Formats: sequence, C-alpha cells, structure tokens
Amino acid sequence: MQSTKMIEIYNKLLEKLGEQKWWPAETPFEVVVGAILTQRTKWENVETAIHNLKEHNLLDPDALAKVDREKLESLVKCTGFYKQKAERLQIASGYFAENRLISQMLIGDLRNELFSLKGIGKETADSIILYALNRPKFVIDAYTVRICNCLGVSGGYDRLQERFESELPQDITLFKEFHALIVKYGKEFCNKHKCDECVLLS
DNA sequence: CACCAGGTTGACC
DNA sequence: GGTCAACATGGT
Repeated sequence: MQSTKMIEIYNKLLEKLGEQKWWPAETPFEVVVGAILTQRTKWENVETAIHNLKEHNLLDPDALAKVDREKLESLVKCTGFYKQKAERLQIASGYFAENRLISQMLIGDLRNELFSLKGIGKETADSIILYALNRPKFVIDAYTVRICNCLGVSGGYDRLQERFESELPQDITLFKEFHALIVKYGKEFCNKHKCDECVLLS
C-alpha cells in the first residue's frame, strides 16, 4: 500500500501535465552548466545565459575553465548571483575537463566528489548525476519537499530521496520524468492555490 | 513596492 | 544535528 504511494503521485502528475522530457540540453556538459546556473533562478534566465555562452563557444569544459572571469560574469549576469556562479562554473569546468572518464565510478563516490566542488550541493550534484551522467539518482528540490509534505509524505532531502529511490523502480527515465513533473506542477500550482486545493490529494 | 525563482555556503547555536 | 543571512538579477 505505502509502496505504491509514489507511483500513484507520479501517475496523477503524468495524467495532468503530460511528459516533460527533461533535461533540455544538447550535451551533458550543458546540463552541468545549467544545473549550476539554475540555482534560485528562473529557467528562462538560464536559457539566455546558455545562449550567451554558446555564442562565445564557451559550452566546453576547457574553454569555460580558461575564459576571463569578468567576461564570464557578464555572460551569466542575467541568472543572478553572477559572481559566485561564474567562479563555480569555472571550478566545475576544471573538474570535468580533468575527469572525462567518470562514468564507471560508484554513484556514491561520484556524488562525494561533486560535493567537494564549491557551489555544488545535493540538488545540483544529483541533477548532474541523473541528467548529465545518466545514472539513477532521484533529485529532490524545494517543490518536492513542499508537495510531499502537503500529501502527508514527511521528511527533508535525505529522507525523501531514500523513499523515492527505495519505493520506485530503478528506472532512469522514470526518475527524470518524475522530478520534471514535480517541478512543473510546483511552478504551476503551488504558489497559486492553497494546499487543500491540491489536485493530487484525491 | 514586496516577493519569488528547478540552492549553496559559512557562521552560529 | 538545525537555523539564518548573504549571494543579485529579472519578472509579476
């Protein structure tokens, strides 16, 4: 009974919103860049910044690691927190430029390596693992916590992630789609309706 | 004008 | 362990 709760939520979201097909990006490294830039920012601003980077041929680990800091700051300014994001993009770029064969690492080890990079916390690391590296890790974001708690599934990041990963089939496509649906639902409904009007409750 | 957006960090208790 | 301000731009 409890073991099907997550699947029920997923089916309701899918039925209501349709497939999301995340993450929108042309390359894995573009996912890494987007994951850092999207922190506390609207996705439209990230698209603008990524467009700027592409225009300057900077969507590449080596190129991004070497580019002038002030130039990078100006290109990502539209995403906010632009000074620290520029720094953190270059830190991550240096890591991925030096580590192009990380696909056989254990997920836990990989996650800890990503945590050691300034600016990459749980959600960003897990987004990179799932959407850039195509490995099974369920991404929890603020909407996930809000919606789950609203639906009577309590817990913070770690506890909820443990539940999603243990109660769901280890299906990468499902993990990607489910998180995308949660974010889509959160943006569309969480701020415009009260929790007791949540269409997922019934 | 106040508030929020696909978080993370470092300081403090 | 948890809580809190700081980080900064762009849209409603």
